[in-house]
Amino acid sequence: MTTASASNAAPSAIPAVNAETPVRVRFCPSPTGTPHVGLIRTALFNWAYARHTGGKLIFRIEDTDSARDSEESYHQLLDALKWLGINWDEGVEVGGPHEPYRQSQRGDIYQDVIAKLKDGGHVYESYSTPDEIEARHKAAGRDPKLGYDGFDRHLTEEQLAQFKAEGREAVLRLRMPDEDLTFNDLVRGEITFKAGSVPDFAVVRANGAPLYTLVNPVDDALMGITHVLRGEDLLSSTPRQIALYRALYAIGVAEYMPEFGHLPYVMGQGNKKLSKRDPESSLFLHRERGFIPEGLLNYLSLLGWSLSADEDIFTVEQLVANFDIHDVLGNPARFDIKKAEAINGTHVRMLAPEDFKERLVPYLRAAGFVGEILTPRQEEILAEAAPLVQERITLLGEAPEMLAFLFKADDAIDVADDARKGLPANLEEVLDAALAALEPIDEWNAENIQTALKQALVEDLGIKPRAAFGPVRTAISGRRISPPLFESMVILGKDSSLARVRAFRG
RNA sequence: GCCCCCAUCGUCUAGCGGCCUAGGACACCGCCCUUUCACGGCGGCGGCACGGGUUCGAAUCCCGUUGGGGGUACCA
Repeated sequence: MTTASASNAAPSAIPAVNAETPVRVRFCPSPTGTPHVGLIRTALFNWAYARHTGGKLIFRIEDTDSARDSEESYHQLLDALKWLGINWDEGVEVGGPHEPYRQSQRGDIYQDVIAKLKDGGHVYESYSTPDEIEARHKAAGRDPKLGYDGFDRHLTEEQLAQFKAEGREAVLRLRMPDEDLTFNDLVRGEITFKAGSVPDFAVVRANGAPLYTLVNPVDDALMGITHVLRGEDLLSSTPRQIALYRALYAIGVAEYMPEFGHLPYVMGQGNKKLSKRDPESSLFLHRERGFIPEGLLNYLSLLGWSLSADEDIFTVEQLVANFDIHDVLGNPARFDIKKAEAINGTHVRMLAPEDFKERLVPYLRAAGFVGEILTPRQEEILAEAAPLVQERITLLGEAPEMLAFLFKADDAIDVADDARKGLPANLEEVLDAALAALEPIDEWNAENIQTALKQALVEDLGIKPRAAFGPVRTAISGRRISPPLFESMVILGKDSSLARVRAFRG
């Protein structure tokens, strides 16, 4: 256990977060591109942990790379979190005691920290170019890919003066301690990086602009973050942040060392991390297809975490009540769209009918079946038809195609090829019999329609139910498959239903 | 090259030394229900990567091998 104690040696002693420290977690994306599911899973776990522990979630924007960052992306981030119901306690939009929450607006703060770091001797000017570093490695018979070699650590005044005279500009590097660096990862347990395996790294560009390697820990320290829960891709940068944290503590910027927890990757097809180019990674694409927040959140939670041995379906409330970062698994999880859809379907069915109906509207609107405001008749159709589709769709986006025939005019029903193909030879006979059976019905309800059609087609004509109702379904909906036929005819009403059958009869 | 992470059905996982003849979910395949499609119900297929230890006993602990992933930037 000498390594563990070494990391807590006196010169670098920094208080640790303990069980009594109020939880403060953060979500700090860079606004580049459109939100992807891996990013959202990270936000979700941070949020769930904050809510579970009664702590706070800080939402900070890491826009230090002006070349890649965009305002559009920033707004998409806000849109995404709002849609999913992931709210935050401090940060952009809502403010808080550590404003501003966009790093692009915190330049002065960083310059102040950089000055202190310099004064304390924690960082030093480094003039070596990548080529020079590589050349030195080669000359010494070392692997040229070893990374920075610490050459500028102990430059003399003369050397410094000469570099400056040559007009060279220096980056600032942090002095890494020459010892093993150990931390207890919340999801993976104890992790040790061997002394000497992490080179002194750049924290400030030659032009004076701070790098992510500096501003991320600085803001975490300033904002009092207690638990850094982030993607596995940042695992190997943790020793650098621990070293920086110690320096920040020494200069009075950090109060304590946070705990770290590295969430497993969300994988795509094959063994690749789900990339932004992957359509499956796009949160908004899933929204357009008709995922509901409840379903997507449930599925995303399952990537590295589970509620119990035999329950895959749960609510956000259950997630919050039970989520603990310590229960998260370390192994990468593959994003399985089929399972995501199945879980979404279950949540769709769990929706209150009224709620479900309302959620359908934007999708019907996008398909052009209804306008900005629904007509009374459209409201009526929707109210009666919604329960018919709630049991049969997994994505809300499937509803428009399924309900299309209800919103169309009687003479605007197009007949799909596969529906036409399945029609029997005695089509006219069947339709005539159907019409004759339907016309006398006084009370136009599903039971009466069924009784009449069954008698006329199944009993009298001797056609199998399966074949008997097909022609009528096609006449009514133009489709081979549709919501339940008799209920659909009730929604359309007698006049409309008969008109469609007559029109199809020709 | 060096450093670090990961390893249970095709996929997500339960399992934290004996309750395991390894449980659930999705997918897949049957059957039932049924006016189509779904939903629902029932059943089936299918896994502890490999090799050494430790132990009376290992999917569970240790070591190694193999495989996969990430890092090694004046990106984040």
